[in-house]
Amino acid sequence: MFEPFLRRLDRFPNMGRDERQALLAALPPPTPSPPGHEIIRQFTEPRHSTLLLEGRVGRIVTLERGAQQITAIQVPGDFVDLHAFVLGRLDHSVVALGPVQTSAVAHEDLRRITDRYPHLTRCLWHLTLVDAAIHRQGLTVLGRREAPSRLAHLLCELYTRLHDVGLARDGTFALELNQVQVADALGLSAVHLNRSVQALRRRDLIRWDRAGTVEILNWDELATLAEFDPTYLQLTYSDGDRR
Amino acid sequence: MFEPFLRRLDRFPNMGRDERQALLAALPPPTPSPPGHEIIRQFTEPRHSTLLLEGRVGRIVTLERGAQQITAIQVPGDFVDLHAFVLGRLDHSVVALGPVQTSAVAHEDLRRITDRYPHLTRCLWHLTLVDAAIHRQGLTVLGRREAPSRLAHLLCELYTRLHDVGLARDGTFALELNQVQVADALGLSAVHLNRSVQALRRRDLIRWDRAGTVEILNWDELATLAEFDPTYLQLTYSDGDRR
DNA sequence: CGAATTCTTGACTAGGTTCAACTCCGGTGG
DNA sequence: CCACCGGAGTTGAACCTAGTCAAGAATTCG
Repeated sequence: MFEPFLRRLDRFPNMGRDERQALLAALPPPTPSPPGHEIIRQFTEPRHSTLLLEGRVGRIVTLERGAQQITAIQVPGDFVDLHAFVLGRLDHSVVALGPVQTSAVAHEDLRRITDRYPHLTRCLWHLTLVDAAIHRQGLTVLGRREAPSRLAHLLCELYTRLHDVGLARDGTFALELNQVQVADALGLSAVHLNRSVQALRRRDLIRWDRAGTVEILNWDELATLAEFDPTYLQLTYSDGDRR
Repeated sequence: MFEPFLRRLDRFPNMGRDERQALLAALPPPTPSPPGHEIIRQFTEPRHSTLLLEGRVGRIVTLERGAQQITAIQVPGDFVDLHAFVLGRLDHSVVALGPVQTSAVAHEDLRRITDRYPHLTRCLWHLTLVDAAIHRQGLTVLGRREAPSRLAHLLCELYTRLHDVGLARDGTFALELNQVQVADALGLSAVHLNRSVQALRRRDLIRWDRAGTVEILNWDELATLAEFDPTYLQLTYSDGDRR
């Protein structure tokens, strides 16, 4: 169940045995949470950082009038609130978007480890900065693209990220999100998102069945529509140790 | 000219004399750049990280058809590309939005300093995570707010950030951005942004003269319209210090 | 004083929201 | 076994926000 995280960790060059071991030793056994469970509540100061092992969680900001924005969708292998370790108070809540499994690392352990291993600290820092890069990409998606393109971008990104941790292949993956959740991530109404889904179906770019399995039928065309360029995901890792 | 950065640095509790000194020693003298100058080009791997001393710079993503999105507006005291130190390749370019002064720290120096001072490393990490928090806030602004509210949010945020580094007071600040730039940051057309500016003027919420001086006439109403809550900026203000 | 930016205005169009109803499907209990 | 229920997805129509195009005013700069 820790597979995805290990894969991600081992991508970093020069990852020492001892630092890797120190980090893994701080991970407690998996804890399940039901759909909708609020793993971290907005404005609190968590004492743990949560590693996602299975399922999807979202960082959610709730507005007046009940509208909400999902500012990030996390997949297995992601630290969903590592930034809270450094920042303290969280400006959003973290919610299970379906059934999930997580492992919560105590901040005091992280402090001990990062005091000892500067290189590992930069790796963790790196992970939080990839999140930031995803946010920036999201800003251009929300700011400058229309609905079908936004959806295409999300699907390309999720496929790439899931593939990276071994949870997608042959253009197919389990989305594990419903249309309302996707709409909330893309800043669209559920109705309009649905119409965008159908637009992509009609153009034979994707399949998306009721069970939530998505298949990308024509990657090139979908990526073109999305103007998707995976550079920002930093899948070829360097870690600040360039000399 | 280093004032804003010093102010920000000294906000961190437990900042040691030696670590503070080590960081300041790595800052070269100011370099001027003209408006529009591309400080970092997209997809390159910079060997320096740039501290902004005067003016405004933007992180800009250019799309096909010439549209562009400004994913971040940086003010004096901000490290505009500290993330590049950890990430390596940049997924956007960094452009002077007006005349600016900067100081570029060599990555090798940063590496030396962060190897030595774990606490300082967390402070720098912190700075990059506040950027990320601003991005998340931007996502909800672009995703779920309409134009006048977006503009109101940007003005509240910029005022708060500039005030934090001593560059705004009495509700007044130098925006140093033109309407096209603001529109590119908010995901709006220049025409529609202009209409939003006029809407806020008509409601007596702001003044915004041709020289680029903005005055917030009614903070409470503007902040309400924007649903602005400064928590995400990670500043701790004593009450009444905000205006 | 003329040229170039920046801002402003009007008219029209396109994309997206809202509301309400309806379908599809899986689960549950009589 | 089937009727019912609820959640998720789908459809249509009216409305509205924002984009586009194009032209004109205001300001700055050479």
